[in-house]
Amino acid sequence: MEIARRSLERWLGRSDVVGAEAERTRIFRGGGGGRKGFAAIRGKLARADRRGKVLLIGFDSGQGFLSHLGMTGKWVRREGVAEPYSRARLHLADGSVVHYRDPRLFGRIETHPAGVLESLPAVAALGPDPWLRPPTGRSLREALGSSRVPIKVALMDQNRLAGLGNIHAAEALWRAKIHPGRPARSLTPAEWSRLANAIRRGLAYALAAEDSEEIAYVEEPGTENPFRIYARAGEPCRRCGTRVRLLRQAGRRTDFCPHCQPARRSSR
DNA sequence: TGACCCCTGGCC
DNA sequence: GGCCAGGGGTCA
Repeated sequence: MEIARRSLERWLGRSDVVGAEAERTRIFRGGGGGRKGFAAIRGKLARADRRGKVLLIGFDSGQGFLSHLGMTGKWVRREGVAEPYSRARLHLADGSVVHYRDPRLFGRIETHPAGVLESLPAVAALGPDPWLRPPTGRSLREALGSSRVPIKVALMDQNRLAGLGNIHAAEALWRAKIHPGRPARSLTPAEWSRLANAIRRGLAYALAAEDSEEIAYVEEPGTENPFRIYARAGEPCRRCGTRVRLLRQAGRRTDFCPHCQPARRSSR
């Protein structure tokens, strides 16, 4: 999402929006001005912000929109209007077209005045963003530590901590050597501290490694799995060589190393 | 908390 | 043809 935010900031920042279109799809479900509101967008970029997985985009016209990418959403810049699964388009003064592309239609766009975006309930309810405010062991425990739910599930609860998804939650737990099924409130101060570190390092690593023009999703042709643990079940752990195992938590896969991330705290 | 739903595509 | 997939919402 941060890569998507930077892309939009770069593209819209150097060329104004002179026209817009939106297909009639469920992307525009939810509140606000809907697809008609989106199609009316014009002007110079005034803000390109992000809270967790939600992008907040505003223009000097006072118009704005919120964008959530779901699982397969993507903002891309093209020279023309031909783009598979393009659901919405911003036409820029330089002749290029910024498309919102989303095959599965799990993403969402809502149009609202630029100034009210963060007061929308869906945005206001979000927990702290670990990229904007790097977590410490203490802050993380304050955000998640009262919960009995498995730490992996707690990490993905956007109202507790906003921005980590399935991949980065699994990556952080592997880096921190914490079993994903541990109840959040059973973590020790040392573990909270390791986890905070792991989140900070994981995000920095992902952004440094993948800051390109577009988001690259794992399954795209020609891309190797760039993650340390995610989707590596059955392979040897990259740290200890133990066979990576697979759990299912809250309907999501969790890859973990049973040796590095033991279910019970070691007594050592 | 788990089951199911929303969608389409890729892989076996 | 069946199963799986980054997200989130709803229901019992």
